[in-house]
Amino acid sequence: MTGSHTLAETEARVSNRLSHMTLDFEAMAVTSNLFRAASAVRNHVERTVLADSGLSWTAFVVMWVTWIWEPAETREIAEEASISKATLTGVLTTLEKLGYAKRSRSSKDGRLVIVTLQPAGHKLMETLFPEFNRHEVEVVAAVPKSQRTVLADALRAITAKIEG
Amino acid sequence: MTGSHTLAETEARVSNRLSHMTLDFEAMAVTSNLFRAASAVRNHVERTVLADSGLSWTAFVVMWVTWIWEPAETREIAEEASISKATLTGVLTTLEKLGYAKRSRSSKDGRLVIVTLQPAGHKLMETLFPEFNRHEVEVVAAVPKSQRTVLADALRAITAKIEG
DNA sequence: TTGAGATTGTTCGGATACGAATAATATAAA
DNA sequence: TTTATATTATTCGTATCCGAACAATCTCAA
Repeated sequence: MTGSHTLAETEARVSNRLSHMTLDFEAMAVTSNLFRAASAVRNHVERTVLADSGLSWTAFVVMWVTWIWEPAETREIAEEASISKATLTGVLTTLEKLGYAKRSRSSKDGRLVIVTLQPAGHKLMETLFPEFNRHEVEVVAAVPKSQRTVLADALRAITAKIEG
Repeated sequence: MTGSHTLAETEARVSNRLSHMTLDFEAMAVTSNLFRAASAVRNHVERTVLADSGLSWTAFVVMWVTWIWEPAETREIAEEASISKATLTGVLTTLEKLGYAKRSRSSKDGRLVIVTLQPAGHKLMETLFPEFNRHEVEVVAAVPKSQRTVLADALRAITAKIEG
């Protein structure tokens, strides 16, 4: 949320609006930066790495989870991708239309749907994922190596705190 | 992306898929945790703090930016909220429908649209934002105080690296 | 003054995104 | 066996979300 304005300027404005209240600007900064970073990474990757493949960020994540765990159950994919089952239904329809993935009923449990990748899906991921990882390396290069573990652990702690 | 599976398990699976390639698992972990954390915070806040108000996360951010900077130009709001102008058009329509915000033409430049909050919008933010900040404090409490500055700086560095 | 080029917000088309309701299937107890 | 309960993926309605195309407006050089 601190786009063209400086942090101090934003804090001064907020203080004016809520001068009678006690606010935690450190917590504000963490949340704000968390979303700006996630948004920036996502948009950048979608416009560079993923642009040619026609995959959205979410579609790529679903492809990745399926690729690693196939045959994968949809409930498992939704959990790993941090999206709802309803959203996954739509994304899988897109991926089937593109010829990258395929749905099938579980023979063990008729309620479950099993997802596997098509040959075109495997081929795509074998070139797309290394490229994706190279961009991840570039992004993380912005953080001093000595602080990367702290960063990853802090983010994991936040997720655990909420979901736990 | 590391939901029910352990990090080591995921890495082993990935290694199997790409045993012939060199991958940076540290970078993968940072990106993955970044998105899991952002998604968890967003969903949690939408289901608790924002649920009663009928605001989505994005609608709240737009309200917040407008509240701090009003009268605010739409291009400025879109930039601060990290959304496209097209998305902002839809969100503003929603906020006007709810009676929280109002659009008006700039008298200086006929291309610009100026946004201000309605009285109901001010009233909402005065109670909603402190509550929002309290949840931010709870979330950040998952990270040791000594590491919070490192976390915020690292996230800011990532955003700057991409957008710079 | 005028007209080409730039900037802005909106519209359009299509793809997420989610909660609630639903249909199909499985599981448990009676 | 039957029936109530639970679990699953899908459908539905609605709200983002974005890129591209568009119309309105501004700028500035000719």
